Amino acid sequence: MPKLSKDYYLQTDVVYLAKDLLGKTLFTLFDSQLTGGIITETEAYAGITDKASHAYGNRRTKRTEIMYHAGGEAYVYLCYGMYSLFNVVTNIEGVPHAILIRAIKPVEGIAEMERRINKTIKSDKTTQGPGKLSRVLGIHYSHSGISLAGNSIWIEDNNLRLNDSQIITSPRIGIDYAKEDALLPYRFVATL
DNA sequence: CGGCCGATCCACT
DNA sequence: GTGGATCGGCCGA
Repeated sequence: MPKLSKDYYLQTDVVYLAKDLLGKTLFTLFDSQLTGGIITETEAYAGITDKASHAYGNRRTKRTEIMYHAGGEAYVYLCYGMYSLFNVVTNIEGVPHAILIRAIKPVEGIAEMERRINKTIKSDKTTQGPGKLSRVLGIHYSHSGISLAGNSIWIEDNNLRLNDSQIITSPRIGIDYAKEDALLPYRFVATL
């Protein structure tokens, strides 16, 4: 179960990577509790030319600075005052690309996940949604900037290979403010 | 410093 | 289908 290499995240085609991350497994290890799930939904955010991206127009703030780092870090931010949304930073240093992970299918540490949300996981719906998957995995916006090569949050390739027939492509969710860029086919969903 | 708002979720009708 | 929760980030003054 090899961890994805640093070079993997340095690849420059963020849309390709968003699709490629489907079927890989996202793990966290916090408080000696290992939890993980297969990535089943992603969205690509294509940097300074993408009106949906926090880095649109080359905007640099303390928060978005993480996206300008070299690929292989977590970009996690607070949304609606209560949800931590987890993104994978990609591309070389200076190019602020990121991939939002929107859903997982739990495979490891399910009891711990249930403890974190204080209810049982009855269907995959419980871990579908960017706010929900961060909660079950214990990811918090204070984790923004940590390396995916470390031992807190990482992604493994478990050699699950998907056919194109198992992948649905669509526009991204919740970004109407991005006008014409809201129509870009940058969202990928795996049907497992 | 004040005010607006969001890459969401859930309870309710 | 709809609205409320809830607060850090961002912008303009």
